[in-house]
Amino acid sequence: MTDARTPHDAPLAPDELADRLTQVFALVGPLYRRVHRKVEQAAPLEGLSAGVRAVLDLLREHGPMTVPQMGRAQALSRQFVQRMVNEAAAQGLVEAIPNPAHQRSSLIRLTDAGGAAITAVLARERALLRQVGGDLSRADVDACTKVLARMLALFDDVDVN
Amino acid sequence: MTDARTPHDAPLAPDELADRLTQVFALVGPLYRRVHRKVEQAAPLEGLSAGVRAVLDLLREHGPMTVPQMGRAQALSRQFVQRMVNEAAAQGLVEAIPNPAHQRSSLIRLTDAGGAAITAVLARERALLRQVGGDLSRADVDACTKVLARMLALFDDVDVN
DNA sequence: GGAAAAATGACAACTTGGTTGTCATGAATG
DNA sequence: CATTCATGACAACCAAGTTGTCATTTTTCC
Repeated sequence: MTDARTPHDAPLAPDELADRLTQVFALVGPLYRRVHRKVEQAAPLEGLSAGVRAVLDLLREHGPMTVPQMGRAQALSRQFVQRMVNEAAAQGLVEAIPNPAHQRSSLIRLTDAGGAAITAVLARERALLRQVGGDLSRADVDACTKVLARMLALFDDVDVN
Repeated sequence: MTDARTPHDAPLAPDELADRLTQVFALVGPLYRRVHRKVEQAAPLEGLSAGVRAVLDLLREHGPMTVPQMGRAQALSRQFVQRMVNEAAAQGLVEAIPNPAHQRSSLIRLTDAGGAAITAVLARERALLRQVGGDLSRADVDACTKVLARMLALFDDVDVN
């Protein structure tokens, strides 16, 4: 994170912080919806729904996992993840391999096709994001990540199912 | 925004920027979903759906507007906004007043009840956000806002309908 | 001023992300 | 061993949001 400290780096008082974070969240909503829509519009091209995309992305970072593990990792219901995994499997993007640690719950792994697909999607997204020009510095982005992570942590305890 | 410049404030190269923004977006998704769920769980208490909440919030900041204006402001389909407005009107949170500039498309305005409702909701949300403790500085939050706004601008051209 | 084009309201069908419920079975735990 | 917990499979359901269509009103433009 940022360890070189900036001038107005004094931690904010909770009240003002809450105020500012409300503003941040007012941005998150529209951003999420717009990107979601844009991704959906492009989905037919790739053949990936947002859910499948998320599964592939997870497997790409974390390596093979079981369905319930993925659900917990993303705070999604296990049933939903299962559906997405089934869908991905039907498209040959993902496959089940025996789980040494559990006979019944097999590990899900990216196939070559799946790896290629998620790589392609990420590349397209990166290309889009490269158009966010301007004067954003590393410090800006780091701070953004930090703030969002902090907010996310607040909602960690929301248990699903 | 930040005008006092920090050490590592050099604008990032587009490639690295895209990389970092991908990470940012990986946070936005889960955050949005989690908050959405949490808000939904609390919704019965307030009787406000997320859509109605968004409409009230918009009217609170911008004052009376027509339905299509709201749709454009949030990049939502006019039909969807209309549905939310109807729902809000049915709950007495919102009312139509004559539009001097347009005979057919009336202005939508918060009622007293609507104002009270959105104020209460915002207060509750602020109370939650006040728990995001830690060392977040004004600079951090400003940077976050800046980054998100920049990303949002990229998707402004996504036309709806 | 009048004709064509765009904007609006109303209503309906549909898609998708996501949850909840249930049941049978296999795994962990006392 | 008995019980409890985790998993897969399947289904019903909900909410957010879009798309389509039609009639009417407004705007634009010749």
